[in-house]
Amino acid sequence: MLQIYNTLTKQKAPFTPLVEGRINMYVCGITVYDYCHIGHARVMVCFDVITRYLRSRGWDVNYIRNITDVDDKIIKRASENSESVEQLTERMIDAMHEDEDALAVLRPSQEPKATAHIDEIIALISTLVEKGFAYPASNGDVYYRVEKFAEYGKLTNQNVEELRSGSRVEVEEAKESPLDFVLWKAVKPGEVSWESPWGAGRPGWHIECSAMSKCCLGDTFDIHGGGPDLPFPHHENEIAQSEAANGCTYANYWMHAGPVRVNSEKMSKSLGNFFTIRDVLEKYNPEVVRFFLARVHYRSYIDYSEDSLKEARVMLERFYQALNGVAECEFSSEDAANAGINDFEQRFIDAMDDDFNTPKAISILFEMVNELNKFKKTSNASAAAVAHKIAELGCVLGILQQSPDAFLKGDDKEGELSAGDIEVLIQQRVTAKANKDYAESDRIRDELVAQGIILKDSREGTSWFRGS
RNA sequence: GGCGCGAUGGCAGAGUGGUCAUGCAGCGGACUGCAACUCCGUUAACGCCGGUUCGAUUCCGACUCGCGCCUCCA
Repeated sequence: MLQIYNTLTKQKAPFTPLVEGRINMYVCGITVYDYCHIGHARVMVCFDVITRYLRSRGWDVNYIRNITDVDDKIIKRASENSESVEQLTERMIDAMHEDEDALAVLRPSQEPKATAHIDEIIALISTLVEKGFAYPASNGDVYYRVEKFAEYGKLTNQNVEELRSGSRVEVEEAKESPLDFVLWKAVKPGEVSWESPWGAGRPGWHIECSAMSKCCLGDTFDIHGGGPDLPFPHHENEIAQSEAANGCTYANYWMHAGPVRVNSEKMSKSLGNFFTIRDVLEKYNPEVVRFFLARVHYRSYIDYSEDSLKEARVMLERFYQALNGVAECEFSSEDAANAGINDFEQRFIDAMDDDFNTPKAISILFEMVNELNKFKKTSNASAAAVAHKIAELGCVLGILQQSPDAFLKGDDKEGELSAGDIEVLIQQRVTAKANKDYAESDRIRDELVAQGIILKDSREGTSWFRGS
């Protein structure tokens, strides 16, 4: 039984879909004015794992993740770069897709862009104005009338009185109340704009998600997800807009990924302490980065550091060392059953059904590794069966899909010994060993270790891998 | 100030009202020329104070400390 923690109710609850077997999920995506950072990567990987798992269990998942391609920051950056808004956003969308591909993040079912849904946005604002939940102001903007929506604050337990007294928002003269937020921004000179009943302008941030989710998934859908800083105000405002306009529940389950920290501080644009995905991929294997993100529960914070990336690397090495050298071997379902596969798989499913408990699921994979290592000495069929299942369950997490050799040996990089160089040195060492010249053979091994190359002697000969 | 979250062995990180998390590191063995890989065995933890209970790391309350949101941010 799938259980999901719901931010709205602050507890885990059994998941019940609106339509049997189908899951409609909307996740807030990226504002494309810069390269994605590792915090974005966390949200991408988190909902990718969730989608992969749900699909592996037979759910028909319709996963929508929007792209915000017009807003203040985009306009500012494009102007700084002396390029058009479209040029900037197209570049950043391409870069985002490259980053995702590297991290083995599957594309969402749809990636709607705000600028492609201006009509729907205007229609939604019109409805809100008609129903009295929004008003055009003297400055040309259209605002949402927060105090008109009785349930405002229900996602994050805010009460309007407290919000008003603690308000840090700059007071805009044209607003009826400082809590009101903008739905439509009047155009300023030189900015991109669209015509509307309230004059030329562009959508505010929150309204695009209400409009696009309605367009792609309808008035009510199953799961709404996003990053750790979105519950307030963004998701609170989405609820206010959509529920006021549509007159029904917006999303049944709210899921939020935890933050990425650097030196115990949140990684964020405003603090400037962020690492882009492409920066990190310069130094680490993409699978290591993905595993670093997937190995902690999705709601917990995660600390970014050299050590934690290295630890992820070491853990993956254990998986690939085990998968390495498993004899290609036919195995029957009986072999698999005897190897205990069914029990492991069920425990993996139980872990993932419990609010996507990836750390627990991974611990079960490690138990399987231990069995595999033992079977490698005793039974080819059992070993093959376990190895096959480890890879299959790994695929659900988006890991362990490379050949062990490819992961362990890595690609030849500039400044590092090539595979060819290494083979030559190994041959020299084999000769030295044959002559019992251990001083020489150890010298060669030390030389390789200094380059990060670890040797492994076995009955079949010497193999090597790039250590961490 | 308002609303939330967290505190687990040397580190990372799950979980549970009373017998194993898991990975790394450590220790003792096996294997090895010596290592590495692997295997066998093993050490070691539940912030503080009360309460409930036969029994609490796990439930309840207070406290201390840390963190997030309340301003654009995943």
